[in-house]
Amino acid sequence: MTNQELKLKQAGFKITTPRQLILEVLKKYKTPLSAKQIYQYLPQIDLVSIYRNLKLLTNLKIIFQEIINNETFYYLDKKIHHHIVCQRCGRTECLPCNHKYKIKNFTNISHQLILSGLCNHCH
Amino acid sequence: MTNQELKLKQAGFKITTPRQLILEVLKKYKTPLSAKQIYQYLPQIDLVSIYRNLKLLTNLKIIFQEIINNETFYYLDKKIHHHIVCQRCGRTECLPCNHKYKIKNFTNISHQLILSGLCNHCH
DNA sequence: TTTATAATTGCAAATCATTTGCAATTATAT
DNA sequence: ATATAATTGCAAATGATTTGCAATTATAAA
Repeated sequence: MTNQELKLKQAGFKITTPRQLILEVLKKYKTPLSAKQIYQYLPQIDLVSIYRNLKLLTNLKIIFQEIINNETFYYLDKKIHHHIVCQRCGRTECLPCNHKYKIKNFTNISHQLILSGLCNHCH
Repeated sequence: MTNQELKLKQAGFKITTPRQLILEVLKKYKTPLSAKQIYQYLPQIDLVSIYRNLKLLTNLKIIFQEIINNETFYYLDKKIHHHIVCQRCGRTECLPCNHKYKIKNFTNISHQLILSGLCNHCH
């Protein structure tokens, strides 16, 4: 049983084929993927189930999400990383700390920092 | 003629009632507002026109936008500022530099930095 | 190792933010 | 004043995501 499957089980959820496949895809492609993208790799699984499972896995902190240009992307390994997005075509590049030079491919740069957490009320 | 109206005119666009009212609302409320929120203040104006004008004004850099939780908010004064969003209820607080202490109301904090600009291809 | 049951799935339809097409209206240059 | 292109409002489309519900399936207990 994988580490992720263990977490699922410990939280009292079933280890189902869709869940296993979604995790495998995220593991294989290593990059943040949208529900639609995962669906393209797994057309056997209903898109709705993909959405539901991505939400569950996110709640359990088995996977993590980031929202870019009104679409949510999911990834397995939580490491803080940043992006630069083209305002016109939406092209996105990851900016791992050791690739900062990539910012030279862009002009007209602005930025937005979103911190998220749980407010007192929800905690 | 206001500063914003001047920019519109200089860019060759008409100064229309919807545009004036949208700018007035953004000026009055000072905080980033979504199209829907602006529509609540201006029910006389079609929501579609609000969307179209917000896009135009953004393109002309008369107003600026930021995307939080899959919804776009617009504001008049470009000053870089940051937010913290509750992962559960979506409650959002602005974090102007002089109010950093507000972060104490949140736990479980993670962050995401989005830089945007124009890539070489689109420039 | 069956079986009961609650969790999960797939499908259809709903929802929410945003966009598009088009005919009617309006701001502006002449 | 008026011609004309830009803009509006309305209806309908789109794209991401969610919800309801009946059918299926993983799992724990017999």
